[in-house]
Amino acid sequence: MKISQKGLYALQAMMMLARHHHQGAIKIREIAYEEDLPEKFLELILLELKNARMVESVRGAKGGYQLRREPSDIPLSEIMRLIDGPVAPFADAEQLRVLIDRDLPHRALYQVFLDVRDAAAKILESTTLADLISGTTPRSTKGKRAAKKKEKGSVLPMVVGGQKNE
Amino acid sequence: MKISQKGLYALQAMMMLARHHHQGAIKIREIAYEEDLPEKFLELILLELKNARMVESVRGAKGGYQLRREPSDIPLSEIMRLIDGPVAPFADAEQLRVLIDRDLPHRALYQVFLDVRDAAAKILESTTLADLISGTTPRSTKGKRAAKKKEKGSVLPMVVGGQKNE
DNA sequence: GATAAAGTCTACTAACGTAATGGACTTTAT
DNA sequence: ATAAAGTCCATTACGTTAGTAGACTTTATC
Repeated sequence: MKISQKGLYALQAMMMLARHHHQGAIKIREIAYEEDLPEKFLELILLELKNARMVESVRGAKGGYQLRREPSDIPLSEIMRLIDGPVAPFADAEQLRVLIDRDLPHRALYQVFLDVRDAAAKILESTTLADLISGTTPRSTKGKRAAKKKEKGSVLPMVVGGQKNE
Repeated sequence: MKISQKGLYALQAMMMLARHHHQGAIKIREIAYEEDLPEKFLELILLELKNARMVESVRGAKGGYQLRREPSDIPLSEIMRLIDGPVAPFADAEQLRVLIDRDLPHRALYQVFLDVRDAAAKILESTTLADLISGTTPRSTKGKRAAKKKEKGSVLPMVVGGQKNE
């Protein structure tokens, strides 16, 4: 269940639309500007989201995009599955179940994959856009480290590409 | 944390070596045959596993590979991180923590990613090769569906490639 | 010490996926 | 009519993935 750059863009765009919910159609250009996304690429993403009926578009002058449902009705899993496919480390849940039934020598391995998928799905299906735009995330207020020193405004730190270390 | 074909091969090879632990060096050809893996590709994978000191090789005639540690000391996470990188849906745990600290508008999103990674890591770090080769997986005896009809021997079912549905 | 069986290492490649970009076309408000 | 906006299709640069090929080195055995 790797999240692609495109998937991240989709999530950002949807968060932006959630923040501006009930404010009418928002132009691609505004979304791109506010979230700092490549405009032309974002266009394709919004088209996919529209075809999946998660957003609706208004064409022509004064046009733009808006959510079709309340932010609290849109789980992250839905956006991520649309853009990046199954929320699982390998195959999808049904294929994993088939493998568990049929590939006896490796069934324990596939069961682990399924357990990981279930854990991920549980989180991503229960977190909605509304959870992301309110000040704090409801699940997991754990991991709170003592207050940080204030950083200067630079939003993004260094690279994020992802080598092999963790 | 998508698992590549190569990652799956590595896990299969390690499971095979675990099954034959304390039986001396196992030839690449035997591993490839027993697990039905492409021999030349497996060779590269075993080399990586050797460089990571998870297995050791014996060169020359009567050579082969064997585990350097007990199967119960080798968590799946270690193999998967080596081949496929961080066990996280986006970036790695440390980068996610930095983003949570610094990218205020998206911190809630990155916190969700971190939660997913923690859930996956917990499972993959606590499951070892020994768990996979004993008859049953210790965690998650849940999800037990009533006894299946016996299938004929065909091990792998149809495609597994992975479209967008789940 | 010749031979054969094994691992080692480097290089290469075909196919695919990702992250875009460009441009013509359609729709709509004014 | 015009301009602003979404729509749709084609193309591309680049990197990754999943291998393959072949020469080289090491070791057991006779």
